[in-house]
Amino acid sequence: MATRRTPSKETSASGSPVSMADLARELGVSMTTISRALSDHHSIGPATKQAVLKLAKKLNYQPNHLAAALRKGKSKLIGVIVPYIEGRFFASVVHGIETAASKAGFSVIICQSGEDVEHERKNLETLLSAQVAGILISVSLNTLDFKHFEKVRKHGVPLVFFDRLLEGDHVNAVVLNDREGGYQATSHLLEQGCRRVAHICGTQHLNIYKNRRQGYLDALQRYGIAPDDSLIRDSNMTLESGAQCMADLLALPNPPDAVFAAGDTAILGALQLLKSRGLRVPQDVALAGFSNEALTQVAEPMLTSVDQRTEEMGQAAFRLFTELLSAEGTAFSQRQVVLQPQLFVRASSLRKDTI
Amino acid sequence: MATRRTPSKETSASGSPVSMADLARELGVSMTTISRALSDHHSIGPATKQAVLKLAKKLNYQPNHLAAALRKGKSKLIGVIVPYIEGRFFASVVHGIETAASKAGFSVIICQSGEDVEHERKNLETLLSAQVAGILISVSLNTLDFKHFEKVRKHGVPLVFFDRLLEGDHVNAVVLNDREGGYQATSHLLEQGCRRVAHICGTQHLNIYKNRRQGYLDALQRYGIAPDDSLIRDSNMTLESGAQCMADLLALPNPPDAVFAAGDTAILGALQLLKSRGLRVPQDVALAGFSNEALTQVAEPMLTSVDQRTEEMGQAAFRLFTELLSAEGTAFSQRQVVLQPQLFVRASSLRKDTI
DNA sequence: TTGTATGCGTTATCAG
DNA sequence: CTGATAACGCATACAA
Repeated sequence: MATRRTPSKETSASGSPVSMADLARELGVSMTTISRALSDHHSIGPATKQAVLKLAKKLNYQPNHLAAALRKGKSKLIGVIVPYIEGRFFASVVHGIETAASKAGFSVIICQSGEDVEHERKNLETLLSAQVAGILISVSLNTLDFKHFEKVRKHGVPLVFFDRLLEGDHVNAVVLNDREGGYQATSHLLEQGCRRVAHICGTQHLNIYKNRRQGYLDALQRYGIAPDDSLIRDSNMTLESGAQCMADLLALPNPPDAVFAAGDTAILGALQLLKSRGLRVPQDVALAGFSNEALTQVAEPMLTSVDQRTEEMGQAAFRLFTELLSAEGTAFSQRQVVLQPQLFVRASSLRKDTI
Repeated sequence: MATRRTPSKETSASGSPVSMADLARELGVSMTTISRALSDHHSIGPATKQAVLKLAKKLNYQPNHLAAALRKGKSKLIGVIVPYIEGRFFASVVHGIETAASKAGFSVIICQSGEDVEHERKNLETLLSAQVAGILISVSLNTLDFKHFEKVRKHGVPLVFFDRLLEGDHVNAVVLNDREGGYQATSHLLEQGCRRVAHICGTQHLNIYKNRRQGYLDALQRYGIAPDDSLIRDSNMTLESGAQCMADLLALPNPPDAVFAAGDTAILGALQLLKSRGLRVPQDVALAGFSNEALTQVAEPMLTSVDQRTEEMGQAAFRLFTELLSAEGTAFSQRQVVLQPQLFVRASSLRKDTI
């Protein structure tokens, strides 16, 4: 009857993008009816609704989220930006985010900044263009200011930081209580009888490393031990750097009897160096790391480490996003969720049992 | 002049979704001109083009990909489905995919099936609804048939499998030459003087485990050794399972002098069991695994393993997708890309040097 | 309960 | 080289 240019191709052979209009025409009803039936609207006859659903199945109708998002002005997409997806930490957080998002009907667009702020800026633009409903991000190492996040705010897109964020900025964020983690690890070493506890720390412009270091200092103070700057070594947290720091520490006139590193890879480097020098762990030097990576349970002795609650962090980040979404006019809100770390004590620091 | 209902809000305070229409109005030109300037069309005056670009920057115009995709019928999104994002292998492949995709202007939607075919089915529908330009997938462990992929084919969306795929099905895929990998690892053990080489293998309905096993058998044959069924153990590739298999093997009347496992975690379990029994690796039993996970370099001794070229696999998968995209009518094509594995020999199998 | 009409932001077709 | 206009698929205000 209708002389539309789509003369009802009986054979849905190749690409068959069947739309609501197709369903409407087939059933002889209006698109509105179709829309209502599919979206479970209340004003719809049960009979027609069933008919629509049945036909939709038959023609295997697939809703077009793009069109819906365009119309409604809000999509079911969220963007996640991480420095890199490899490595247990970020992969695990992304896992948490994706799992929570998926349950809530959101899809996740994943972006990697490659630890580069310029890439990060591009990622943000891409996500805004994709009309995401929100952005969850852990900033890159060389992100030093918030300029590029202004655009996100202007677009009114909820922004949630997780783990890494710039100090002094008031934003929505989910973080670990890194200070408490540093405190726990260091206190544990001190309780094991160690008195010269060294610290291998990361770049201090990042909240996480700064706080872990502060926790280290807190513990020393609590035990009445004056901090010794020669026992605090800057590191980029790689295996090599950890080994180098350990070597430097051993070369001191008064070397440490324990080391707390702000990362597991670095502490593994330290462990390897100690073993190559014939020193015993934990008897000669006790070790504790941070992140509770898989390698901590493969190393010998197994490495004591602070767990970062990665899954919970991902869940919490997504949850915070949804809260911002329903709160609406909260472009300027500053909600912070702080997760408590958990120290996993393993052989690398258990002195009392082994001496 | 124009009495549009958007009276040029001077203060772009909160949500400022500036569109092409806004730019057009501001400059007093048509939307067509704006569109052409932004998309670098040839029919456009250099002067006007500059003016448009400048204004776009000033008002920080952000293109709406959704609208463009809706109009053009093709988005710049691709979907990636993996069993889980944690673990080095999939994270690394996703890294490769995202890096390549990003360079080509595509964004990546990540989905996890959780090793469940039902979830996988939902993921596929979600991605189709999101109007992705293509889908890259590594199937879940309990995916036994291709029913749910039919829908993808009907929609004419390019589909690329990577690593895991169902045997006997002719699809576009990027895989590792697992058979060659199994052959290399086993041959290496035989060359080290081992004569009773055992194999810990995974579920045989998956191409990867089946092929690794076949490579193992190939190597035995090449060396004129008859396969011994008691030396081939089924496993779910976990740490515990690896240890259990090793224990079973040691209990044999004639235990093996080497083990090749189809996964690194399993071989680590075997290593730990051997050490707990006071046996020496590789002198008493030589070991080789598969995947070249990070743990292989943390274990002591370090574990020999087959590298899966994860980054290349990701790149190749995306590249194959783009080829399918430009080839258009290739819903039925069956392009296969096979990557060559690389054996990393480490201490766990180096007998000749250590005896 | 159902239908009609309109617009979301963009691109493509056609005419100037 | 530029402009008016129609679509893409869906949701909703409004009318029936």
